[in-house]
Amino acid sequence: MTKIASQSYFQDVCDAAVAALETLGVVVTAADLATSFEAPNKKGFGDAALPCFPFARQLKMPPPKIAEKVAEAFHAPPAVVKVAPISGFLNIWYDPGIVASEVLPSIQEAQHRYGASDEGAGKTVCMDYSHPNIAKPFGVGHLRSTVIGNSLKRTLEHRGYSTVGINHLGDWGTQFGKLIAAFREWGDEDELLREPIKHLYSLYVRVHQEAESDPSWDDRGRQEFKKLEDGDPANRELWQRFRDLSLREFGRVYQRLGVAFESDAGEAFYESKLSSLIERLTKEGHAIEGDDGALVIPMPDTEEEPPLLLRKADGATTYATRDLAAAEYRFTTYEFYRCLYIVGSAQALHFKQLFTALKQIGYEWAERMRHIEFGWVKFADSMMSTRQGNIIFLNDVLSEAVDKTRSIIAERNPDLDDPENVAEQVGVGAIVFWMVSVKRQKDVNFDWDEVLSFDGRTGPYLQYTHARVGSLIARYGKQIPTSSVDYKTLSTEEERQLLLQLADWPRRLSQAIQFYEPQILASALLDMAQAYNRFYQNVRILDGDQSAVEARIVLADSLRIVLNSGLYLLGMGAPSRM
RNA sequence: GCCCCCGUAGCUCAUUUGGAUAGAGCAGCGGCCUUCUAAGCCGCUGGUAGCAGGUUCGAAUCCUGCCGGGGGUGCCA
Repeated sequence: MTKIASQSYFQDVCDAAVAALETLGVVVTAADLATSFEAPNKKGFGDAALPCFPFARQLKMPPPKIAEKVAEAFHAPPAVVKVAPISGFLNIWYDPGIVASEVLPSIQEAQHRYGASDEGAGKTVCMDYSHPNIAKPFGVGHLRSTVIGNSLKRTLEHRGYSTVGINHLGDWGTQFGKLIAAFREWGDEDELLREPIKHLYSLYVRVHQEAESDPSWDDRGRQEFKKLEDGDPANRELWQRFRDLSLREFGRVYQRLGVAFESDAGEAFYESKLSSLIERLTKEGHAIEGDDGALVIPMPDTEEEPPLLLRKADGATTYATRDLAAAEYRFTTYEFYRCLYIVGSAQALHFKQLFTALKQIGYEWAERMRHIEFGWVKFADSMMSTRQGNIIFLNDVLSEAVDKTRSIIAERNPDLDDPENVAEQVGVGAIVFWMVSVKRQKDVNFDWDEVLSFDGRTGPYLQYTHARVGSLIARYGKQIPTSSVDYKTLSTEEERQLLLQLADWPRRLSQAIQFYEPQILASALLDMAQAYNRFYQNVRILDGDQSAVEARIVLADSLRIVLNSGLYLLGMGAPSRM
């Protein structure tokens, strides 16, 4: 079922269709029809269409006949210029002037809040995303969670929700014991301060290599981690430094991406809560001990879901335990309306178990949890590897994109003001858009040629379109007219298409939230940018008589407003020149 | 073995939660800058939607089976 934007001209159309159907003896409500109308997918079929197939059975009449009858009985409201029955559909053409006179002033008035609402007022959404591991590189894999989470966060806020961005850092675990031991053995203070993550990661890689031939490293690692857990001041301090330095470096990436968190409570944060949690669950009978000494929460359907492992046979807890503790903590702290986990599909079963366990414990809020899963970021075998392990450092990727942008600017727009800032926004924007423009369930292949492509349906295309409108409006040089604009002058096909794209934006926002899918916004913005570029190419916006120029400039400026706000919602910059 | 996800043009992806003749971009070929930024616009070429059934007035979309790819399957997260 397809919905069309709920503008008032559309309400009129629904009412008229209800009346027309009534003359045939069909009783429906305008609300029913509102969800039945579709946007025709083909040129020449108008701007909206009502499928008449569902009425065929009741009327005992072939759908094309019904469409014909409805068209005859249809009293067209002012916004409709033409109605025609086509192969079982009732097709409707709008008067662009009337649509424009409703849509464009509402954009001009709302500015960047066009499409916003207060539907989320009073509702808090917790969002667990990004969650890199301390002392390890921030890779391209983490980028997907970060970028999707950031975009959803901004979109939810646009719709009135309060959001709590939580960076659930991987800052605990036995690997820190090894890392501490490795740092004591080979660590270099200067190196640590200069390139903390590269240094720590090389130690991490080295100690694992050493451990393969010399198992004593495993024991040393265990001992150091035990000391860390027991609060040994020296180990504690070292761990804290690793964490602080890593976070500081992540911060630089986050800054480039425009990402900010309300909380960076990671795994370590929940450690102190685990023993009481386990004790309570055992006492209440939710957790039971298995034959081999492990403590689990059994699942109702063992075939479907294996039990959730709370404590291993060796007494150590698991990430499931920490996630359970984190869920409890988040609910008591934030009383969330939704708690979103933006985590890869590989962990789908884990979250299914987690949510089931919460329900079994008796938390009615378990149903407010959602796993927002996404596919893998894969790499073509060449190119991808850096010397240490198979990881691309995100900062290097971003810098590569910025370098390319810088050289394009030098070539095409050498007089541009502040080229460095523009290169940063466009380069980073290209990467962000590349990630967010594919439906999140799908795997993506990291391919330099594709990621660094700036032509066609790409981030730079959107930004370039935005910059060009901005430049056009600057050339216009006057205030955007806000009253007594004659929208009747908007009559070309290009103008109509752009107008309908703009009118559809609020609906696309709703869908993006409904499906937790930023790609919907990316796709909508590309469509409207393309509609604008055709308009720009084929219609001289600033030439001609004053009333026509005014209407066109309001149309162009409205596109600029929506594009600007849409780029923000995707997590991209919108330079005014490029 | 069992469970989940994916399979659409040479490549990368859409297809608005079942609608009309499945659309874009890239790549290829051909056009458009003395006029608002050519990171743009226009045209051409390109399809048995993995395969086979089923449900429906109507299926890329829902169901079943098979093929192919990926992931998961109590002690890594």
